[in-house]
Amino acid sequence: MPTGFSVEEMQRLDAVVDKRRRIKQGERLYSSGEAFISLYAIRVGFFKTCVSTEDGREQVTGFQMAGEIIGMDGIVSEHHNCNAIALEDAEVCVMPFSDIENLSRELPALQRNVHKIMSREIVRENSVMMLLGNMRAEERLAAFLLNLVQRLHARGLSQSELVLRMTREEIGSYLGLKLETVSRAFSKFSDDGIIEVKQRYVKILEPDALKKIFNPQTYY
Amino acid sequence: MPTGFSVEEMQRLDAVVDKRRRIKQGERLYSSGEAFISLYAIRVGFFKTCVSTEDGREQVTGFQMAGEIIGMDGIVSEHHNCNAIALEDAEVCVMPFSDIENLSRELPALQRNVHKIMSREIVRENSVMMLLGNMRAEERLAAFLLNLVQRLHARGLSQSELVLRMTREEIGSYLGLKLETVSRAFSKFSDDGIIEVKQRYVKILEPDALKKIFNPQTYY
DNA sequence: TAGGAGCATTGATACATGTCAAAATACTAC
DNA sequence: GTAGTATTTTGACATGTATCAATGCTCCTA
Repeated sequence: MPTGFSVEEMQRLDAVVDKRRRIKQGERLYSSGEAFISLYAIRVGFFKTCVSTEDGREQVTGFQMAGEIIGMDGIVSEHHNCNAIALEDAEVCVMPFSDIENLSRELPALQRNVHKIMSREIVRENSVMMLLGNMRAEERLAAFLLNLVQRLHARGLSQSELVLRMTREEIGSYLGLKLETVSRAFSKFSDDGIIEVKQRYVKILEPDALKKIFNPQTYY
Repeated sequence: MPTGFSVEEMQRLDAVVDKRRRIKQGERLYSSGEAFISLYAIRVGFFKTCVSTEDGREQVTGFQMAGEIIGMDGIVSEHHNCNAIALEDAEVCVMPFSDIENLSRELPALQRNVHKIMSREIVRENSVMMLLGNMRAEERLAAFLLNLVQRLHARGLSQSELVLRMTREEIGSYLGLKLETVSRAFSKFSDDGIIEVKQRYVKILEPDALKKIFNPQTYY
């Protein structure tokens, strides 16, 4: 959240993010088709969002962690367009969107922030489209791992070690790959000494090698 | 644009969309890295937006037609994150984003509209991710054609005939396919009597067959 | 401590799409 | 009109990922 608010403004902001909700691992924060009321700020925990076709195919559209905002898919039609599922026990701030809209009319910094959050999501999805449309399995996984550690590092965690909150299948769904392909790519990186993998635990030994896989050009 | 504005409000809205800009076929409305100032409402013409990697791979992230708004990728970082290129001679309304923000603080209907437009883009990109991650070549092309005619039809054009504004390569880039694969899928549909194709001209003979390809489940 | 469920790894093979190449067609400019 | 260029189509073949199947590893529960 941006700074530069007065005490009174901060109090009004606090009122918007007043309500909390806990979601257990595996449960849904919201489901596709459900009426859209609020955005959610993740306080603790880890989520995936996914859409599915009528014939049962599922696409993970994102993984979200503490400090990120989800639910913006619901604004356009007043109904959510995807499912948000907790990958570990989680807690969110419930932020009624009408309150956000009301308050952001009076607080330009909040208004700007809302716009930026939505724009950031559009830009993120653009890069996922690049991944899915142009990159090969190992490039996708390298990009995925680099993105994850970068976000974790921004939250004060290690920039070389992480514990995945999602299964190989969920990673595969996000990256447009089958779980076996994801597993093989992990093994390949491990064989090449780029990472150390033990189930969900991953340690990045050679970040530069990962970056090189993700974007070979940079290193020529 | 939503209705329900007073005469005075309409005048203020008109002032925001006052400035016009013409872009010739092949030219850029904006480029990646360029400072973000305005959103653009397409008045006439057809655009593609695309991102590219440092090693020269390009991903078309969308095709936009008259009545649609582009440029929202630039809000988050104050710089555009993709290129917008005219696929035919075009004209846009230049809408300075600071004006939009100022006015939308006073006009809740405008504010809501801005939010919906951005949310719609997020939802659209979700479906593209589904296409790219889960569907096969013919399903992708079927979805693409159905989406195009649906949008054209909403603008008063035919729901069965269209002239493509983009090359096979651009369609392929959007759909995560090579141009030859796109061409073969067109030929297949044509052989099956589902569409009639002659270069850029496409006539949909069996819309239900297309829908069935896009989503087999619905028809079982 | 044993049994079971879920998840991950690995191997063999199949298949969809990519790649390379050539020809056909349409468009542009002189 | 004609030459030249861009685009599209089609074929033959290569390849990356999916599929199918078996095994192994963890964690949970009783």
